[in-house]
Amino acid sequence: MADANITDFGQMKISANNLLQMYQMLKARFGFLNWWPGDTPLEIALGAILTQSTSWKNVEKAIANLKKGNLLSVEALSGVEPSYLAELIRPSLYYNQKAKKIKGFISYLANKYDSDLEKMKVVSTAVLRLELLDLWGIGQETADSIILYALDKPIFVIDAYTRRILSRHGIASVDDKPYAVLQHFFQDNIPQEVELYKDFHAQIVEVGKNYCRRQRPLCAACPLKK
DNA sequence: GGCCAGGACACCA
DNA sequence: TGGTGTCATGGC
Repeated sequence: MADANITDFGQMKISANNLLQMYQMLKARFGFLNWWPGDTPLEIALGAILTQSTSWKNVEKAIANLKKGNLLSVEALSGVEPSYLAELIRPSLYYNQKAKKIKGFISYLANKYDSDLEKMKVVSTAVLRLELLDLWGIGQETADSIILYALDKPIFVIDAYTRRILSRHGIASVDDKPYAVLQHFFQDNIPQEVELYKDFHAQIVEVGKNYCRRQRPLCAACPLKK
């Protein structure tokens, strides 16, 4: 469907050539973002599951409950009842499903990597991605978030904000570009650096939260317009 | 009081 | 394979 407003937000045409310029503009506006919040790789990985279609504020409440219950370890989460886990992560929305997802991920970690996320780091990104995608409830964005932010391996995360921003700047409509196409658009045109990938995605989420929500009253102030 | 948030899956035609 | 429904809290 044609979007008559796209031109309003298309003053900066994002292309392969100026992706880095886009990043610099965002970084100039928001500064280097210390992302993703989390004290340990496990906490970051759990956050990736808990934040599925959920605001981070609600995720924080769920993680705080897990901390309070001393459940932020593979061993503890292995032994916890799914129903109790669901109760603790209740603020994060879809808590029954997410409890099942966490249990599945924890079981995978325990069985395949001896409960040690560090052991995952020596495995290739491609293999890890396939393994994670094979788990119930882990899709492309969640898998890539775990790989990038918890395992410090360079892979670019595409989320709803990325799609929306690219759409509103005239690069891709929201629905017609597969995840992999958008991911390669970034990965093929910026240096393959973990910290850059992390911060670029963080900047996109930040501009998305502040200027590029579904309802668009704030789009006119978007730093990418200038 | 309604909308929507850092998704993913099941089901159906 | 693509569209639609389901999950189901809390902040704004």
